[in-house]
Amino acid sequence: MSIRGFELRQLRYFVAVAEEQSFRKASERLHISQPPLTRQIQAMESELGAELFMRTSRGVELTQAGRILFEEANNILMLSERAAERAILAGKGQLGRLDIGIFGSATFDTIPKIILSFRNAHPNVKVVLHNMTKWEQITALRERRITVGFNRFVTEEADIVLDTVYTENAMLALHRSHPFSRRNEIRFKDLRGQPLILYPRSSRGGFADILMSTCRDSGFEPWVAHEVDDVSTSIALVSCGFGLCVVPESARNLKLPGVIYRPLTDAKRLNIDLCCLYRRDDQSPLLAAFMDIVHSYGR
Amino acid sequence: MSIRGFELRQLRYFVAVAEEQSFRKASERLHISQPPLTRQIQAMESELGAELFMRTSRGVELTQAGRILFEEANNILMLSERAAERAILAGKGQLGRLDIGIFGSATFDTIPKIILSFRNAHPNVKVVLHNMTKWEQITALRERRITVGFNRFVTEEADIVLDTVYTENAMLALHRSHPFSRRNEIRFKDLRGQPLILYPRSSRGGFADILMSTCRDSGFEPWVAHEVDDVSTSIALVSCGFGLCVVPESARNLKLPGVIYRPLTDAKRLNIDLCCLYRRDDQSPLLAAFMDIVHSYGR
DNA sequence: ATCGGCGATACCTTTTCGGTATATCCTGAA
DNA sequence: TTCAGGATATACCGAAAAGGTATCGCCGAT
Repeated sequence: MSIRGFELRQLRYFVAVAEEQSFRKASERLHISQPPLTRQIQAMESELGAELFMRTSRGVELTQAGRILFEEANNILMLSERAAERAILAGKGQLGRLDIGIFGSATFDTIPKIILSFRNAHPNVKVVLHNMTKWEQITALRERRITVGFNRFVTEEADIVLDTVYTENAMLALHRSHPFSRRNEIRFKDLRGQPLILYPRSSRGGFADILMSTCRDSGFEPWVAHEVDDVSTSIALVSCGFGLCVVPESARNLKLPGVIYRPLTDAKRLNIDLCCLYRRDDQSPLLAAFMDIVHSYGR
Repeated sequence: MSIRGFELRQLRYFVAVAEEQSFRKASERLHISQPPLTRQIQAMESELGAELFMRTSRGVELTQAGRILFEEANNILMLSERAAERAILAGKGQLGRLDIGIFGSATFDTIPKIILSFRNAHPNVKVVLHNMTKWEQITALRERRITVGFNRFVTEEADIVLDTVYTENAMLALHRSHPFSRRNEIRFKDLRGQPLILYPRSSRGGFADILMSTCRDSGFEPWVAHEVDDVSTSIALVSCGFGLCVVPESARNLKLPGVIYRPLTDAKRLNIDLCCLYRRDDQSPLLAAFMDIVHSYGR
């Protein structure tokens, strides 16, 4: 007469009795003795207010109520097994959802490769990409909206781990008609007096600032022809002949009309690092699995 | 490290903690104290080999594994409630499947009405009709292939209950061109010397035998023009002018060209009873519910 | 009539579950 | 730094539930 419902053990017992059509055989299958089985079934019947089995001289047979419950019980037991299996998988980082913050200029080469590799290794994990700026990523990490972010030139934060994934060389994007296109070797100081396109415009401490201070370290003030928001736009401007643009190597995948790429031979001090960002206290197995993949990429 | 899976109680506890995001609040909602909750969740976690909650200073938060289990658990709990409800319904005869054996000549009036009425009262019961002869019905009842049968002139069987549902008058089916069609009153003995169509041909002790012995009781030997299997065929023969046919009243619903029906005014001794047949030991609530409907029909 | 197989019951043992008290950890404030 | 407050975890105990053994009662087959 209690209000609480069944227990799965009772459903397991019930299914065993229904399938064996015998309390005794079912008790052997369940490795218990027969009386507890009788008692559990009786408890279920009194809770339902209906008989589940017709006791005959040769064993038992399902009633209508029993037949209905039998269908439901099989389904429920199957689902409960699946639930445990899926939870275990999720605990190993092989199932679930991974929200990743990405940004412009690494979207064209490294990040797709990493994500592709991760999806092959963990096909049951749903990967969701969010395009967001550096600071949006930090905020989203703190608010648990993303689990991991990709960015460059990230300032240290106490609760965020920075993990350098990949260091790229700087390259110069220029129009085919520019005189530099015929030179074998372009050095950083050659940029003096050249119209430069800088990005990103908005955030301080980003690539644009690094580039400008590197220019000054090389002994000249850069001629900033344009400032734009992202690498795609800046390459588009290069394509129209607005000037030169220093980009990470991976930007070469952006092929626009007239745009060619040349190595900057002495740009070693310009470290263009791709970093992974994640919460220092994040113990998620999905993050660990993802970082494993990422590190297997660290050249 | 045990092999056995979850219990529903654990899933209920888990869902409460996940929804309240707090062991304490969940314990209040479940009307138990907090330590048992902690222990049950720990048991689940150790069984899964994965944490389900991240314990923070302000409460708890689901891990990936927890999120997966949460979805599954809600589904399973919902299904287990439904299972109990459906079993209870089935126990009351309001859910399930009812296999009914029917036969030819009552199919046209009484049986459809009864079944319609039953389906209105028990919309969740699936009614399956099986057209079978008297003896097929008896066998099918014994083998549990049907729960109830309809028939006429059924011989007593020890394990089968006969329940007379409805008593019909006998009528005479004849062709419009027959001389009787102009008479106001046709009496049984008027059938002397008339070509009669009898059915069913196959089974002994059926309507045909009853009719013949009734003729002999009235002092004449019937002229058996034809014997056919069922009432539909016999009416078809009447329609073609092969002769006369004594039928139950409900056969009037069979309208064929040229066939008219006339009362047999002194046929009272020809009881055409429609019987329900079911197993004497059948305690099924569906049968009880069906017989309730049937009896509410017994004029 | 008797025997054997089945489920039900009585009674006892073992396990599990829930409650109380307390420990431990973390955070926020003085 | 310390302390208070609120959170979960642990230790220990009593209560409830589950399982085991022995036995009963019933029914059908021999």
